[in-house]
Amino acid sequence: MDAAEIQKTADLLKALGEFNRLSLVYNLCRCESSQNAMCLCDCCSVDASVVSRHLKVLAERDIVKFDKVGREKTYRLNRNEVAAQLRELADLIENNNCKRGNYDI
Amino acid sequence: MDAAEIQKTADLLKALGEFNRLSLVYNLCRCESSQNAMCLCDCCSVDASVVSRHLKVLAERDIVKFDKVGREKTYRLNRNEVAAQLRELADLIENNNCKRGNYDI
DNA sequence: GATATATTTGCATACTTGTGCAACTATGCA
DNA sequence: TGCATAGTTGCACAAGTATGCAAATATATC
Repeated sequence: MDAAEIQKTADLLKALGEFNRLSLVYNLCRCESSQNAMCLCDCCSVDASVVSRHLKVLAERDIVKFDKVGREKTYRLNRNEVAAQLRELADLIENNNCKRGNYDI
Repeated sequence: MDAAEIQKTADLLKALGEFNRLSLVYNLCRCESSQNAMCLCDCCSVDASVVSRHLKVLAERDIVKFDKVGREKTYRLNRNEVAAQLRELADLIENNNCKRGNYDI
């Protein structure tokens, strides 16, 4: 586990670890279809510009993906990848990997 | 999923989402036995006071547990709980829970 | 072209956070 | 009692971050 990998994981966790951003993620979680930013504004009581910036952070970390449709941007959770990364971390933490030797830490 | 629960999860992720704290976690991950703070200092090149503060944050979020033995404090990962919380989040993110109805969001 | 809606960006601001250093407490040992 | 080691805390500081507002951009509609 080199510094770059640690930093990458930390960046993911940091992006998820802010109240309004996590609220957006939970909100997208409940949506089967993509949602535009205006719709997502409803879930957290902050300015639209703030939501825009939070969504940008989430997109930079590949936590959400988006399509541009006309003047709207519709966002959706990158469910599988985010879940996979969280599970990978959970596995690493739960097991004593020195003994099992499944991971190159 | 009320605000307090979102905040609690965000706090966990934020605590893990800092480079030196995550380094400490990975370091403890590799250790079968508890480690004292001085030993943990070696894994990140910061002052001992900084490590002390990071360990305090991790302990406050129940990410690590510790015992006080003489003048030493020995830390160990709260493996099962942390892993369980990460997996819970992964499950929530991966599944469309509105349709499955297994979680009260 | 004019106007409305969606989103982004610049700016200012308040707040938080990571850090090092020095001083401190607490415990162990001679 | 005196000294060494482990860990914490106060302080100062730099850097980062979340936020709101106003202005700008982009696109749709009339």
